[in-house]
Amino acid sequence: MMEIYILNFDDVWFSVACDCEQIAASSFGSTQQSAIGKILEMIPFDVPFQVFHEPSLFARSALANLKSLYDAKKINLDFSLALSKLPAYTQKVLKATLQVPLGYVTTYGALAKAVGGGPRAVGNIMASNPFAPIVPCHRVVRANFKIGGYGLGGFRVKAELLSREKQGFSEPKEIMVNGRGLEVFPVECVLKSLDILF
DNA sequence: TGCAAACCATAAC
DNA sequence: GTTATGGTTTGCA
Repeated sequence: MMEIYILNFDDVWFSVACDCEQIAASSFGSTQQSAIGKILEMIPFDVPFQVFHEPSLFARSALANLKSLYDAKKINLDFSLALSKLPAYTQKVLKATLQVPLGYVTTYGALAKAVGGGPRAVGNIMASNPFAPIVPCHRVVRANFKIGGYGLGGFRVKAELLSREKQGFSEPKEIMVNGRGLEVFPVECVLKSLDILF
């Protein structure tokens, strides 16, 4: 039985789908309806589920972490995400995306180079990212530092998330993901190229 | 700038 | 099997 929990913090609705103390999917939205709708899209039709407004202990901690992510706070990443049923390549991309630190962004192309495959394939995975915002797909942008797309609330939400993640970094750096380097850039690079500055 | 072609794993038929 | 589909990238006019 898949358990779906939904909770409101500061006018934002967060939702998680839990299966055996694992997060099967997560999402958020500005309305209760959108948060539930998004998460229902991600779970298979043949899986029975139930929606709860009183979160279990596990779910409560998961939802609190979602909220922290939304607020650009650091969290412990020892989530148990239900990755195993996803295709191997998808797992690789999601795991690599998890490594992108707060305050930095990377590009579809850079990710593709690090995990193999092509930029569009990476884009597809992001588009159907079941674990927003745990897997920080909003930190993946186009090569020219334009925002690109965002499924949840469009590019506006993505821009907002990123603007909140400013940390004052100025130099790009390289992080290690499964043995290969992945280049990441300060969020400021993206914000600079936006017309709207926050 | 703007357009066209190459790219590549998935999902849907 | 085959085709369609992108949250892309790059090159070239």
